[in-house]
Amino acid sequence: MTTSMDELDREILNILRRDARTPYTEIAEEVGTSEGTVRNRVERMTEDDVIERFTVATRTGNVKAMIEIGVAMDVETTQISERMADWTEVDFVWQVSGEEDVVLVVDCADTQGVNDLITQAREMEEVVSTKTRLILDERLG
Amino acid sequence: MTTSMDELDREILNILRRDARTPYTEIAEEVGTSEGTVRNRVERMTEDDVIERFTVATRTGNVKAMIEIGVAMDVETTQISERMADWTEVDFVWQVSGEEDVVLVVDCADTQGVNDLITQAREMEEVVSTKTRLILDERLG
DNA sequence: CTTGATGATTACGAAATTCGTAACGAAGCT
DNA sequence: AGCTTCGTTACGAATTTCGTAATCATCAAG
Repeated sequence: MTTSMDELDREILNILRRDARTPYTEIAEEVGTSEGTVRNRVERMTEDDVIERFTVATRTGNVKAMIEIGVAMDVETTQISERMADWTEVDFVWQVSGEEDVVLVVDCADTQGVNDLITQAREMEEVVSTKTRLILDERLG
Repeated sequence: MTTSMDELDREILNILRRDARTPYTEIAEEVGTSEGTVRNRVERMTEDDVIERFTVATRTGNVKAMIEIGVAMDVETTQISERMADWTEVDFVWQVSGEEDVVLVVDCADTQGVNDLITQAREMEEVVSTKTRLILDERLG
């Protein structure tokens, strides 16, 4: 069950992280193998959930932010997370260790949009605290 | 200059966020338009940086974490960010407002890997503090 | 009301990519 | 050697993307 990725997998993944639309043929050429092999590897990694999904990184608005949320002791954070993941403008919902329990990563049209989300979170009775950080700059690994 | 996204753009984007490999033809059918229109819209959104890039969400390791990093007052955080973005296992580097200045989102093979990154950060003389949160669960908006 | 202009949408053949599948090749084991 | 397994390669078929020209809608001006 221990799916060991080799160097080839890692190379393919790095290319896809940069541009997930790179054709298999082009990746193959770049890493020195055939289209079929790249296809097999990508399919296997997808199967193994090394690749969770193909997606787009967006900046629909001008303001990204992290909203750290503390919830009451006795609350099931999973349910809260699910509900928040349905909110528009929310990119990620993380359950985390540390002081707060849930972190939202959001992408809003403006600061007002961020504020609305914070308000929306605060209005949930399970939520006991929020702390917001604006994301001033983002770069990808 | 005011790039106003309409409802159609938003619908297309939502489909792509779920699965960026959905063919234009399929998206078109789903939102009730033609392949060409979807293509135009996606091209325009890419051009306008509403879509920053096509990418893959990965979980190469077992442990994801946020590492919050405080740097010395007089330091240029941009340079630090650039250097950290080059570290393997780092997905995002954010410059943020709030107590700490930089947040790393990382995806490591194990907790040891997370620890190594923290150590690596602490060894930079500009870094004055770190605080780590493990990401116990992630869901996408 | 007609005319023109602008911008988006549709249509459609050509090029490129993905896909299914069978053949091939390299270990590892009996 | 013979057999099995797993990954790689090969190649034609199906699908998707792409380039481009025609069509349509909106709006302002004459």
